[in-house]
Amino acid sequence: MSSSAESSRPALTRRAWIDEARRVLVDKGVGEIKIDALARRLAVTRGSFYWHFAARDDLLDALLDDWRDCALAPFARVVAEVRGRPERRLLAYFEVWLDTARYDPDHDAAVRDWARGSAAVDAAVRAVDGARIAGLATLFAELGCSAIEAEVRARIVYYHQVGYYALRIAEPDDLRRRLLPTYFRVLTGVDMPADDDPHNC
Amino acid sequence: MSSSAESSRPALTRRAWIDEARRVLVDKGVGEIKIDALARRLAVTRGSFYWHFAARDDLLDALLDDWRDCALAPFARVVAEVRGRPERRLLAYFEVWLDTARYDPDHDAAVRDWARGSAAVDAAVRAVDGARIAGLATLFAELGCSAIEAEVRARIVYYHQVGYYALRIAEPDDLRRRLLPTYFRVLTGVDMPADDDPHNC
DNA sequence: GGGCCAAGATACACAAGCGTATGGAACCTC
DNA sequence: GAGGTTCCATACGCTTGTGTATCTTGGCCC
Repeated sequence: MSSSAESSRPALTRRAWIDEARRVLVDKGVGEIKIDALARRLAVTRGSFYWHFAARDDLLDALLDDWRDCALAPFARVVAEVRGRPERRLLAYFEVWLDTARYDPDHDAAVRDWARGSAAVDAAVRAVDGARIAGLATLFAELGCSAIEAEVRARIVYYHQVGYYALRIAEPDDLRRRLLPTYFRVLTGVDMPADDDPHNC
Repeated sequence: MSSSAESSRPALTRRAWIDEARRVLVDKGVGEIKIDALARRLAVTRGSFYWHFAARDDLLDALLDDWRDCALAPFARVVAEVRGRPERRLLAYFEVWLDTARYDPDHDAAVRDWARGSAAVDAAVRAVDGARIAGLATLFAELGCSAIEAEVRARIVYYHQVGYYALRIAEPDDLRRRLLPTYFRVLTGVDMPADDDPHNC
């Protein structure tokens, strides 16, 4: 009698379970990802879950892959695709962190928490951190920094960023944008490029 | 027949349970604090636990108070007690983070994770962060910074520090100490005071 | 040396989650 | 329209962790 009259709703996909699990991961932590609860939220029973996944760990693996993509792609795109002077490319990198469509700090934080209890997740997090720092170092090198200084500055910027989100500061978005020029100057040692920069694509 | 021949070991204290729980908190997270496991580690049964504590939450409350003390006291002492030029007082503040006897980054990190699932813990963490940043801002103000700049520099230093530990970088201690002068200069804008500074107490 | 109490042992009830085995409805396919 | 496939429901057993209720024991106090 599951739905005698309803026009039998569309079948759930594996993807739908992953998306729902990610929501729980982000706002309650990996420990709260429970199959029963997910099933209730999706209005099905656990029978469905075990159709799409072999076990809970199977879902968690998929969740980690999902994060890896979200976490790397936007930054890699900036380095690979944004043209212009080094200052502008660097600014574009900074702006990913301000863009909720490309970067979800809570997603990062949740996975970072998760990593404390799983070697595999920890390895993934370190790999992502390393890749992002390397991207920053590339941009600092373009700016004329020595290899060492580019590395140090990349780390300072990155640690600062991670710390900022780790504290879950609740600053309004426009305040952050107003402070950006100051942060940019202090953290990079050069002035922030103007918005009407001719090299802006 | 708990210990027919052994010279009946000393009775457990409430404190012993808290200390053991903190160890688990630090290296496995709050979710792994389980009464059974703690009892095994202390070589008693759960009966003992419920003698010293009303319930699991009672232990967790004690654990949070314990952290608050560890987290605030060393920094407050620097601001209140270290004498000398502002640069030296600031350096003393920095050095707390390098001193494993006064600061345990994993303890901080574990509580920060815990805060994601508990409003009370979250409030405590924010209070501690605020107090530490305020301490830094005081020192920057002594250095001659305007109120605004002192606040911004305090935040940059603090976020950077939190980020550093959030990433759980595995740098050898002597490397960190060698990099300290550079970090100090970049983050504060002034040179690090020499070790043989006459105002050193 | 009987009474008392602190400190812990033992045993039980109970709930939450996981995984598995099996049943069943809708849909396609020929 | 019989049979297979897909997707989900239902029912069960198992483990882990909590809390409670009821013994037991060693030490202290006169």
